[in-house]
Amino acid sequence: MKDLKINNQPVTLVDQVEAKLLEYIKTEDLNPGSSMPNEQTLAKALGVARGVLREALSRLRMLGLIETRTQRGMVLKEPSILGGMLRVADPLLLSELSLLDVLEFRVALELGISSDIFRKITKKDIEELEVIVEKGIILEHNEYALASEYAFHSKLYEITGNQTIIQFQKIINPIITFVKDKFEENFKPINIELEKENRIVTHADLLECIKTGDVNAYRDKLDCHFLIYSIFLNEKRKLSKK
Amino acid sequence: MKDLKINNQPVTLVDQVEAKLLEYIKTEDLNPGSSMPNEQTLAKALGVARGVLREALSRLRMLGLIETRTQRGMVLKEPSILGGMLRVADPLLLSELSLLDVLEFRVALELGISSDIFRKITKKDIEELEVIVEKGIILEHNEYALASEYAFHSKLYEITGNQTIIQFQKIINPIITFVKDKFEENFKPINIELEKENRIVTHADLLECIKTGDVNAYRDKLDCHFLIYSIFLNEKRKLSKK
DNA sequence: TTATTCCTATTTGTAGGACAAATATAATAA
DNA sequence: TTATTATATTTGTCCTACAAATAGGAATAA
Repeated sequence: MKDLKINNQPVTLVDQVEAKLLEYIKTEDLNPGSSMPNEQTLAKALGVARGVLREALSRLRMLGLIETRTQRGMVLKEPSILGGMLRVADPLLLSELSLLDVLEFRVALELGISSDIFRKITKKDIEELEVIVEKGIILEHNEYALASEYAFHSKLYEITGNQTIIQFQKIINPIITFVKDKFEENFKPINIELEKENRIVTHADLLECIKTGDVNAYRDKLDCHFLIYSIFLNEKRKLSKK
Repeated sequence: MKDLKINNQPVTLVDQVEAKLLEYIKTEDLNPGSSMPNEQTLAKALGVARGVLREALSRLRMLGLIETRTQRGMVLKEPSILGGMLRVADPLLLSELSLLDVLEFRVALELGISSDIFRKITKKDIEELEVIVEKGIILEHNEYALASEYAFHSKLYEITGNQTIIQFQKIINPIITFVKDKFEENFKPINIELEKENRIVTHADLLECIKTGDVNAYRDKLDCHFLIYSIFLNEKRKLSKK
């Protein structure tokens, strides 16, 4: 076992069993609902103690890949592609570098769904956005109350109808909120400057583009709406290179 | 334990221990490199058998949150935000619906990083893209050989310098490749039609926009480059609604 | 015949003990 | 002081036993 290491961590029997179980599931072409052999059988087949097998199965259970039932045994499920992220997407667990990556990722994604939004939006969606914008609480310098910010932007994600994108945005929202709070003092002067230059884009501005169906104007304004993050990230990246 | 279920799955002691460990790590404000109490101590503190604790710790190990060392004990690490995705991002594990979500996610993301690319790109990057485009192998109807397709697009991701985005694209690439292969017969007629309408955008076209610095033209052309996916996804989504 | 209830067998979940394996640290020698 | 060796410590693995929770079959009632 001495020579079996990844990232200087020994590759334990549990790691190996986990990999073998994944392989088994894939090669047997098992589908959600399929049963797997019971623990005793699997442990014997893999030549490990039941405890080791259980540790590996526990991992699969966490991934959502299996459900376990007394008597029936283990049943396959489709894993959640973002299930792992859900567990670790916490500002207390991640480095600042990763948090900034996520912020940038989120900005890029929202710019990227613009075409999808315009393609898929309904009259009802627009009405809902109107309500959100009307009820939105604006603090100073185009800062929105957290709930207003979340309501508007998550509605945009919902319009895509893409469950993975929608779930992604929900998962990372605590990170976005945290970063905005932590670096409030950095964001404030940027915002004031943007305000002076008349480069503030409100939710109402964005909604106006949506209503007129001008996706290019929407993208430009959204890019501008997020300029505060781009400027902030550029500054942080510059500092971190020194 | 009868009343403690989530999604009709019993919440086991292992689930509870996992949650408590995560809570402990967060509330103790532990950082990468910090040590945790050893297994015996933790098991006693949590009032569970060592086996149960080990199952929960095994999960944390999988997430990359802890490293385990004999004598030293367990040491905290920063988890990889995409580590869980890496394990399940496999076409053999995911439903078709999820695969299509991922395809759409990827398209949106690449559209979304356009501003970042133009902001961050260097002369060297452009030269590398030129080499990639020159060496690119084009099949018929603007289909690129897999390696050429991957080389061009992954270079774009690399230009962002955002490690999370870069890793994301790598992780989902097998999915993208699988979907393109599986639905080849669907893509072909769309491609032929786009070719007739002169709506084919090549990597060389995109590179030209990059070189002239026209981000809006780039976005339009990229949207067009991905039109085949948008049309395909719309058709699949229409069918699945009936 | 069908529906409901009860019972049994089966499997997972948990506990505890033992010992091997791999360090990390302390002690000793050069 | 540095290098080597020995020891203590902790994780990794194995085993046994039994509790808990079904799942499915059998029996009974309508």
